[in-house]
Amino acid sequence: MKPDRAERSADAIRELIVTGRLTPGQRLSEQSVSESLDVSRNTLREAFRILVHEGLLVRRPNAGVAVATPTLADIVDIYRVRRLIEVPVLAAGDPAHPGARAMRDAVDAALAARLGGDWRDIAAANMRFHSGIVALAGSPRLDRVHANLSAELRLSFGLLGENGAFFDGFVDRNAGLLRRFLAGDADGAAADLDRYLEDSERMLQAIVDDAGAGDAADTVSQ
Amino acid sequence: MKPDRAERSADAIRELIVTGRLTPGQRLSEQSVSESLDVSRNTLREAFRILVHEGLLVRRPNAGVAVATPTLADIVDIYRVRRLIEVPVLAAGDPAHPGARAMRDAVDAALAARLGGDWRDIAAANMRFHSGIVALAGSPRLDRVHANLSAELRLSFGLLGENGAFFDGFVDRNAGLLRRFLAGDADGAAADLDRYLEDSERMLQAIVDDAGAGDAADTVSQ
DNA sequence: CGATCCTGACTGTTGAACAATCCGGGCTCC
DNA sequence: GGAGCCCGGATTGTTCAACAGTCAGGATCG
Repeated sequence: MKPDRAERSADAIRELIVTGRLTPGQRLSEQSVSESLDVSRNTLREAFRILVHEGLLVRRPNAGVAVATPTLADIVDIYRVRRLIEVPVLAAGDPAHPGARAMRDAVDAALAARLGGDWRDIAAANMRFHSGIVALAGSPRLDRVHANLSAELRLSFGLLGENGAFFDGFVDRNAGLLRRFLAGDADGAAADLDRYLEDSERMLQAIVDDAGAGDAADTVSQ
Repeated sequence: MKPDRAERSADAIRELIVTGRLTPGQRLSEQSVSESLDVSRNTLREAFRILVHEGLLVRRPNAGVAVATPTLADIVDIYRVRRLIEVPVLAAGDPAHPGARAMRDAVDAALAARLGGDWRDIAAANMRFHSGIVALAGSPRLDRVHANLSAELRLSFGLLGENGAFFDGFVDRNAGLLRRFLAGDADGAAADLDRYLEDSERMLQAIVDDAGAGDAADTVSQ
């Protein structure tokens, strides 16, 4: 109910990162961040440890930490792992599991958000949809891994700028996929999901490809 | 080449945990550990953060950290994730990938270790074998996740005591699986692996089951 | 104009301090 | 004698101040 200060600081910074208020490559000074979060430098360093371990921050020896800048290879990797996890989980999923409920709610939220017009809301709902898929497995470790991948991916989305219209087309696919799954055709839904992730990856690659042309930044891994 | 002190401390403690010199449930005092590792308390706390994040330590509010005590549910979960990852990776693996070389080396080491007689060596070689499988995917994230699972699993092995003979039977299965994979029958090898993991899980469950009877300890997850 | 040196800022790490909290032991009271 | 209470010591959570090492960038000098 009341996590320690380091963890709360990590949560706060993570939120800043995935919402794009901290941009990839940006350096985080221990002094200024600790002041703005009102924690001591030591405590903040514990928070940094967590985020570095999650891959959202990179540590550069004697130069502190900076927001990770995902490369194309990272995005490909994230999607590969997501497919590896989500597809078989969905195929073996039970429509009666609470995760299915989460998927349903997420689809509704996405449909509502599309009317609202803010693509960030759509993206968030989309993420919840996929979290719901993973939840079907009922595995705490899988949930953790997937949550981490989501965070990294949302960080990548920061590179999208206003290309967010990106998501609109996927809302309906989510809805169709869900309908199929709830109807008992888990394998068909899983096949849909496989194509879905393939397409998503291709589109993201294309966008990042020409957005970051000539930007041979550091990798986010390690 | 020269990680910072917190990370090195984390490595040292992790080693103590997975080699069983620190037993599940054991509490780690900040003062004594910091003295024995010759680092300051603040630095040690950063190391603790890492290990808590990895699930090897649990933090209890105002009572510091203790070595996690995996429950049956944890072991089941670990194996479920391992199967989910390793089986499809092996099925899609390329025998020419460096990971295959690692698998080969691991099998050789396991065979040698069986002659040596120390089951810990066998266990270590076995782990390397499975790391090799995951390496076939060429995914840094998957490697990290799997390394983490391995560490948690080795922690569980601590509960095995001298039941380590456990592994002997699997050495030959590894060898057979590898032969099949190298011969080009990736699907057959993957099927072998699937059964292998199923059997391993069952055996581990049985052992932990009657070893820890009446020990309703905390879960390792969160 | 270029190389060098210097200075300032920041990180990495430590030690000390202090409130808050928990645990065990002794004490009281029944 | 046993149950419950209280207190003191030990430990955690957190902060602050200090200092060496290192890096970046500007000032200086040739």
